[in-house]
Amino acid sequence: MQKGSSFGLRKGSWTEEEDVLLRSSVQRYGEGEWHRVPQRAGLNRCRKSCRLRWLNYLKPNIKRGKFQDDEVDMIIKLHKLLGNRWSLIAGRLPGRTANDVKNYWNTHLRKLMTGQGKPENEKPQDLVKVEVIRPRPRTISKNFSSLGVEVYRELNESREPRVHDVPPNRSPWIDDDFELRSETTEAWLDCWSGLSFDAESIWDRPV
DNA sequence: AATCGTTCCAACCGCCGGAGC
DNA sequence: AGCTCCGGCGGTTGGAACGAT
Repeated sequence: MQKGSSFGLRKGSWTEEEDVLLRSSVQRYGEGEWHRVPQRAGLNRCRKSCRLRWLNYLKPNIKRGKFQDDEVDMIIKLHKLLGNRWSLIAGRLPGRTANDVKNYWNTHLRKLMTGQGKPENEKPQDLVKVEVIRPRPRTISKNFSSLGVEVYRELNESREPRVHDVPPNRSPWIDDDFELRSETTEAWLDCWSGLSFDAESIWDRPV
């Protein structure tokens, strides 16, 4: 997928040589400071391109190849719950990237789940209507820990639990980023009860 | 073997929120 | 308050690979 370059920066497919340079740079300096990476690595690429290449392809432990049945099941269930929050879904699939999940959904599951090509009476009826609130924080705020407890306390004092109810002392990821509301509590509970993994374990995502 | 249509997926793009000034 | 920079996200693109005819 070779494309032209703008302002002298290379675009398109990465070469093996570029991969080696990027990998060694990240191994030496660590992840982050992506604006410095092109210079450090001696790459004629923009910071975004470097970051994407690392996260989607070069990062260790990335799982490649066909999605297993349990992974597909997880994607379907989590998509039902989260919508197109690919990074969150990928966070529950070890070794899979958000790009992988998104691509898999778009090529394999979207038509399936939206019932395209099926008779009306065979279209899925059990999709939970989820309101995904945007925008959402992507970094953890400094005063997060107290905020999370406050939110939890507030929610527990209300009569109607919401999807983003959060137990205290859970990970910032779920506290800060899990901004969803389902139509009803029942829909939310149905969603979790249908999952094939221990729903409680989702709170233990490493930060 | 050649052509055409479809699928796959790596990479780009535009946008957003947070942080710092 | 407003601006800029940065990291990060989801949507989209388009070339490669594959299958059907």
